[in-house]
Amino acid sequence: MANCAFPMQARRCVWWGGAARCATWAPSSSSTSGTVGAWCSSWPTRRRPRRNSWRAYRPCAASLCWGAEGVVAEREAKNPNLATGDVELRLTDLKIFNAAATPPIPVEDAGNEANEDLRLKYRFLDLRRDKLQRNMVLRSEVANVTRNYFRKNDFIDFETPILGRSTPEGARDYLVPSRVHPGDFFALPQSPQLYKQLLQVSGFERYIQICRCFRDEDLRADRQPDFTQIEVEMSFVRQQDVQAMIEGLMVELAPLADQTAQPPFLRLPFKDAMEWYGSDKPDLRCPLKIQDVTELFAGSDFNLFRVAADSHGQRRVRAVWFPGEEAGNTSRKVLDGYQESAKTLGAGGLPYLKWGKSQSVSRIAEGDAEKDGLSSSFKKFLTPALEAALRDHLQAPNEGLILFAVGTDDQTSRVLGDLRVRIAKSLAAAAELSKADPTPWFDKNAFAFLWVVDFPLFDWNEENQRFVACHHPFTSPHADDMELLEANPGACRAVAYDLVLNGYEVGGGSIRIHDADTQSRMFRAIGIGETEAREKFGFLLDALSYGAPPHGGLALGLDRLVMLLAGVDNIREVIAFPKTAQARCLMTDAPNAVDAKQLRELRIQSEQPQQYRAGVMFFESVPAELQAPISVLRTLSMNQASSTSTMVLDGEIVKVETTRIPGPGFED
RNA sequence: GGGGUUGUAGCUCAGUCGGUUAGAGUGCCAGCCUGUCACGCUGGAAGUCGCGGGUUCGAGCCCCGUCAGCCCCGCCA
Repeated sequence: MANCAFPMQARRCVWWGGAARCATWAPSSSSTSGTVGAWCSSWPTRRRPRRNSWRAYRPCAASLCWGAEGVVAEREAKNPNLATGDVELRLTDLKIFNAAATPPIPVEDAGNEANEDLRLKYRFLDLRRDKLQRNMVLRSEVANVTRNYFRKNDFIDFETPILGRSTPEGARDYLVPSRVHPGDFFALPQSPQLYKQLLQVSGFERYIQICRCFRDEDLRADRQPDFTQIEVEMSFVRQQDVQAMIEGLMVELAPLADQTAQPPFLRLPFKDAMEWYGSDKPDLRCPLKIQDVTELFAGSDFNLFRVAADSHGQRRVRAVWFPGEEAGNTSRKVLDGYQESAKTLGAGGLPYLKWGKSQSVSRIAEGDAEKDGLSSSFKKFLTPALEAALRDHLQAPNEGLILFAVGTDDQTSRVLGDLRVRIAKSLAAAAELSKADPTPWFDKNAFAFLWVVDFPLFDWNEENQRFVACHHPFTSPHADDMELLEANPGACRAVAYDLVLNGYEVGGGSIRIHDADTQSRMFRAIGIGETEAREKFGFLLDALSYGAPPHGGLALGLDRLVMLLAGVDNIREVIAFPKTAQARCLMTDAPNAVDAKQLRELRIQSEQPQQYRAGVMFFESVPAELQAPISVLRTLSMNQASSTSTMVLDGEIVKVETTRIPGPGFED
């Protein structure tokens, strides 16, 4: 095979994100020899070498893992489009390490991407793709930069237990049964919160851990049941000390995404965040603010809005002003789309008012003339005075669009908070297409960091009719609000802060309670009595009574952070083996049923066998009118019987829960 | 738990008003070509239209149910 020209650059080296990999073996000198290993996925049939020496490989040529040895030489026909297009490897040896079946999903980056369920099922192949390779490397870099940063700042890296104690409050725990102590359970940590506080009591003044956390709650694009946090805790600090430390880390991380972070980041009180942006994690890439226009409708004939104005602040009318001709000409169809999404967020409708320039001739002809380009869903209540007042109040002198929401602060914030960003994004995208400057609405290239501070200490929980800790029950109340702990918990502020980046909460933390007395008051406020507190958190109260230092910290969501640095909108793209929205792993099929023996050892009884036995009883005493369904049941195939089935009985569709169980069938 | 959306060849998708034998690209297989590098040319195989019912003379298309993926609400101290 010597001197067999073998243009390696043409294949998997490229496929693999291979420019960098090729560089490791393709030196600039044209006379160096070396060995290289690589995969050849989907070895192109048309380019399959014809020489006899290659024939032997053809049965397994679909996708190969191979190694080649040869001499790097300058190519006769160079390809300027490839990083290594100037050189080729003149083979002296070629080994096929392993044949491969045709991949079920494309692993080339060019061309189509398979559906996500297939990508997840064959994650080991999906991970070969450049995009995911890059994301995984980025994630590793983020972790390394983080560890180095904190090490440089005298932090100590800890490992805290994964098998721990279930605690009340917060998310649902993942439970792990104890074999040694039948009937007792460990809980996987929702976060190592208590451990990191206890380590402060122990005198480790700077704690860092990159650790797994587990919460048994429903998933979102930015939420997995097991996820990774960068946990930080420090003694003798105020919130600005913690924030400065984290800002320093962001300064080092941002360059990984060719961005910069410029501390100090904006500090925005929670109250203002909700008032101006309708969110506790505002996306400041969009500068537009929500404004209160309730008073303008005080004497209006427009009942919907006037009622709010008469409600003494119970309900308000709030609005967002989108400036510009583009916004003013928003079509009815598009507005309907916005209204639909507003409705899914709980709005009754989406009142609007727009001043556009171009009006369609046909609509004017239909008598729907819009003089001055004015159009509104409540036009008949819109007096010239009101129009002028709105223009003045919203500082809306020219063309543009106003969207209104009416209701409680919660309702209007949710609707306008969502639309503010959504519409700004699409206006900016449209502006970009028409080569206009999109910046007034949305700067998609920005990295908009901010701190949201002064969170409330408590939230009122309707379901349980009591206050719950907004952040967690170890959060220090604001020094000025200590007496509100008992007097008016709802108004009590916390020394808690969230780090927000581009509309995502990437981190949250607080200054903790460091004395047992305040901690007890806190537990009382959320309905945890002395006895229960003693029982569940005795170790913490003990620890706090032995000279615990003032301390505080923060946890960063590593997955979200890497997601934003990678420029993707889903954390599955930055997790090697993620779960689906239904908290399932399509590759391993976890979670799965386990052996009866395993359950017995844990003294755990599965409900399914019990259901089956109930079925047997049912069969034995079956009344005549149920003979028919039973006969239908007997005809079900194994597949059909694996879940819920339907059958037609006397003209009616009947739903039947069926469970497949191992063992003898009905006939036996 | 609720709402929305998607499911057709290995993969990505099209499929009209319900009407003949369900198509395209890509991949796969075979042959030809060879300095190609998303090579090119010719031919071929490949479909439980997610699954189960129903309506109809007739269903990929309509109805009911169900499963799975995705997004959102609830939930996530």
